[in-house]
This record gives sequence, structure tokens and C-alpha cells, in this order.
Amino acid sequence: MSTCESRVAVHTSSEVDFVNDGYRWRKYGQKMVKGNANPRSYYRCSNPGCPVKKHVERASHDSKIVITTYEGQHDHEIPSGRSVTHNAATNTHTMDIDGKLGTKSGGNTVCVDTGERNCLDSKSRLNKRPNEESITNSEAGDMAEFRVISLRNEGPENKLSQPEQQNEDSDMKDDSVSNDTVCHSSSKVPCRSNEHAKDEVKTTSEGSKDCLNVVAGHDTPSTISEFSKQSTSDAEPVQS
DNA sequence: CGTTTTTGACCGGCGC
DNA sequence: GCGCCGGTCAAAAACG
Repeated sequence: MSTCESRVAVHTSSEVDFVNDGYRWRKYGQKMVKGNANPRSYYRCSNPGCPVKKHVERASHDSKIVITTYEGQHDHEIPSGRSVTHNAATNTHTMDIDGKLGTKSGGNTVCVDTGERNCLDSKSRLNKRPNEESITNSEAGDMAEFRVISLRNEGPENKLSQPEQQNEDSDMKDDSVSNDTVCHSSSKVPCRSNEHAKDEVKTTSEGSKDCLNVVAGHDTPSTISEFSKQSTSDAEPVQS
């Protein structure tokens, strides 16, 4: 169980602290965590039997950055009604991203998958995990672009946030992060209100990358370095 | 009326 | 062994 858990940290630049991913979530707790003035909220998938959980918190130094950590995999489809518990307020802002490439106020989302989605494949890429891909695409209803980086950790790597900034080198050398998969996808916002958002997708390749670094740089420096690397060279295969 | 949120308490793991 | 901290539970309140 523990070995096959998947953990995905999603960094979202948004003013509301909720990322609409298409699923229904039920909040079951909220806690103040050390080193962060903002509380962390704990959600659980409302679907009966679904083990997926997620934590939502804001970056301590940048309240615009929302860090959502997903745990586990949904064993069901996205609720057709798309009756998400919260509004996808982000979407509205997200659109602005289009005109704000490179600015941190965009609506970019950075996903860092630090879990073991498939214990078996250590080096397999997205094509090997249709699941993840589909999830990312459809579930990322939240905004224009989504990037998922799967860092394969064997367990001890629970702390997504490195205490200190390490060199990307060390990061890559790290045993716990032996494999990383970059999943890059652009998704259209699911909500009706988003129907206006038509072209946010187009900025995918460059805009997100740019913002990506900005956003990520604030939070998980080391991871980020990988981001830029990966996304630059490896991000595309996913989608197309 | 059913579902979700809020919030304090409780529990287990970890470091000292 | 003790204290701290993160995560979860559960009862009550709020909401649609």
C-alpha cells in the first residue's frame, strides 16, 4: 500500500486556495503547519470507497501560490455533474495568464508528482501510465496548463520541500529521486464559466514554462531546476 | 434532509 | 521518556 501510493504536489498560482480538478472533495481537517502562516486543509474524495486524499496549503512566502498535494489514485471517473465542492474561481484568474506570460500572477500550475504511481516501472514514461495522463488532462480542469513531473521516490522522500536549496545535481543524484516523468498537458477549463477561456491553451509551451520557473522557484527550488530542464527537453511527448 | 464545513481533541511518529 | 508536530476523527453547525 505505502509503496504504491502516488503523491502529487501541484503548485498553483492563484488567489483562491482551491484547485478545481473535477472531483468532489470533502474537507476533514485543517491545521496550522510549522513554517507556514497559512493553514493546511485536508480533503478526501467524496466518492464512496475512493481513497484519494489531498492537502491544500499556501506557500509561506507567497500567498498566491497554492500547493495541493494529492495522495492516491481515484478509482472512479470524474463526477459527470462536475459538482465540485468549490467554485473554480481560479479559472477566471487563470485566463489572465494568457496575457501575463512570465508574470507570477498568471494562473499556472505546476505539478510535481513525487509518488510511486507504478512501483513496477522505474523509468517508464507517461505512455506507460495512461491513468496519470488522463487524470492530468481531464482533471486539470482548473486551468490552462498543467505540468506533471513524476519523481519516483521509494518512500523516505516524504518531504516535498527540501529544507534548503540544493543543486540540481545533488537532486538528481538523490536516490529517492531517481526517476522523473514530465507530463505536460494543456487542458481546457471544465466549468461553464470557463468556456470563455478558449485560447489559454495555446500558451502552454512557453508561457507555462516561464511562469513555471517563477512559481516553482519560490517553493521547491531544487525540484524546479529539474522542471525547467525536463520541461524544456522532455515535456512534449505527453500530450501530442 | 442530506451533505459539507468547522474546529477542538486525539493519536502516532519522530527527534531530542 | 518527553514533547512536538502532522494527520485524522468526530460532533456540531451551516448550507443548498
